[in-house]
Formats: sequence, C-alpha cells, structure tokens
Amino acid sequence: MAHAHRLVDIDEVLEKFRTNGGRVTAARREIVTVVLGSGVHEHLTADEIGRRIQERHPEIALSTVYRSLDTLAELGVLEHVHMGHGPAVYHLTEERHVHLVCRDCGAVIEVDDSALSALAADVKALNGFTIEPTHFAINGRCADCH
Amino acid sequence: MAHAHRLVDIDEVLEKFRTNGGRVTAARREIVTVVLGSGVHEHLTADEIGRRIQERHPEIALSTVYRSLDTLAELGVLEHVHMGHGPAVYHLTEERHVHLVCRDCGAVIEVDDSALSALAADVKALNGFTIEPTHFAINGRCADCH
DNA sequence: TTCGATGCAAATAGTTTGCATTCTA
DNA sequence: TAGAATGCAAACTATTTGCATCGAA
Repeated sequence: MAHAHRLVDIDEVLEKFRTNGGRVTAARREIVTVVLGSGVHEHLTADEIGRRIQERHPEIALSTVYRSLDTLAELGVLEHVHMGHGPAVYHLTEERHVHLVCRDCGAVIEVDDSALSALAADVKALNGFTIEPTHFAINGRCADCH
Repeated sequence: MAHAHRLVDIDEVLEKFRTNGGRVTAARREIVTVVLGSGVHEHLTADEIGRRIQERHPEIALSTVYRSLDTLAELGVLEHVHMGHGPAVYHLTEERHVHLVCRDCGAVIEVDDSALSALAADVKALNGFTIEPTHFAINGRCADCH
C-alpha cells in the first residue's frame, strides 16, 4: 500500500469545483493530486506544492497554485496555518490541529483542539472571546531545547 | 499631566546603548523618544514609528528605525508581536501580554500571561513544551462579532 | 462560444542588506 | 581617528494582481 487510507477522494474534490460553477483543469487536477497525495502531517507550503507539481508539469505557474489553494479553501477542502515567520502551510480541513512550534529548533508538535478547551472556556467567560487557535501556531520551546 | 508615569526612562535607555559598546545618535534619541512617548497600549508598527519620527526628522530612514528597534530588542527594552497578517507591532518588554485578536473586526484584547498558566502547565506536562504565547497573538472572534 | 482559469510579468507589503559616508566616543 | 551607525537604494520573501490568451462545458 503506497498511501494510507484517505478520507478525501480526489475525484470528489474535483467534482466540487464543478458544482460550484468552476472548471476542472489540468492544473487543478495536479494540485489536488499533490495535496491529497502528501503525507498527513507534511505541512507543505505553496512553494513546495508548486515545486512538486513542476517536476512533472513545469508550465504550471505558482500563481495558479496560490489561486487553486484559495479556491480549495473556499470549498472547505483545506486551510492554511501560520507556523511563525515564513510561509503559510496547507493541510486538509479535516486534519485541523493546534500547532506548537519551537522557536529554537522549529519542531512542530500537533495537539488536539480539545487540549485547549479549558482555556477556551475561561477566555470566553472572562472576555467573551472565542479563541480559534488553529490558524496561528503557538510558539514556545520544546523539551529538547531547554 | 501629558503622559502617564513611565517606568522606563529615556536617558536610562540611551545609556544602555553606550554600556553595550554602542553609540547614542540623533536617530536613536528620536526613536527611543517616540517609543517611550507612545501610549502604553498603542501597538505601533515600525512604519508608524518611522512616520512619527519623520514628522520632525524626515532624514531618518526606515531602515534605521528597524535597526534601532532590533538593537533595543537585544538590549531587552522592547519586543515585537505578530498580531496576525500584516506588520509586527512593538511594545516595551515590561508591558508584555497575550493578545487576543478578532479575525473579523481586528479588535485586540490584552490578557495577562497568567490567564494561560493552567494551559501552560497542561501542555508542559503532556508535551514537555513551554508555551510563549506573547510573541504571536491568539486569533478568534470577539463578543461583538458573533 | 462563453467566461472561468491560466501563464507570465509586474506589483505589493514588510523587512533586510550592501555600501559609501557620517559622526560619536 | 577608529569603527559604529546612518541614509539610500536595492534585494528579498511571500503573496497578489493585471491582462492577454487558452480551454472546459
């Protein structure tokens, strides 16, 4: 088995383009293939996705990659996360986590949303603010960097 | 009284430049004056600091502002925070908080570090990770944007 | 045959850097 | 007067946009 079982099917995603008034193009097929074909925790940047595609299809422009990723986000298929300075990374919506990023070595620890539920409740009660800690990573220092 | 009581004194900061092998220049005097003279919760960007300085001293370059802010960070006087997309904002080290930023209206709520101490302890115990939630803001939605 | 998507190049925002020149200590 | 700091312009990174062209439905 080349890849683990995927909850999201390529053809299903391509069909979403069509049912939303869009079109299925060669570029979009490639982009979806790369994104769904990447490891679950790979955290690819737009640039990395572009480079993988360009290995086989050098004519596909990075701006097309950005535009398709935006559209896929609108369709609810994926989202991006800011891991710190530097480029955003993309992941499937269903693989949403909170990211702890070590400021020294850059290591990323993924924790479940629910780990922050007590904090979320506190903040909500005190400030009326609903935290969404998945869009920006939480910085700090990992066990190895102490 | 034009300004609230300041815990940090301009001359004291300028002296820090000297005691660290550096020099006190006209540009640095201006930059420190603007930063310490700004409201406690103003969250100025480098660009805004630059514009305030240039009202009186148009010859002072933005790159000098960035370099001086970097040096002031090394001296422990200030730090920058990423509030979301867009430019970083600068604040005195002693005015460090966690920032909750509303993804819809951009409102910023400042909460004390200690509000996250229970979460910090949990994350530490589970992952060996020490969170430093002051360098990147925590995103979400404020009470008004629900 | 329409009009959504693409490729390319240029624009943008925020920040950093190279280098000759200036000025503090 | 040594060398730290500056001003200016150019480079840089990540991303977006304008526009003529292409191609899916």
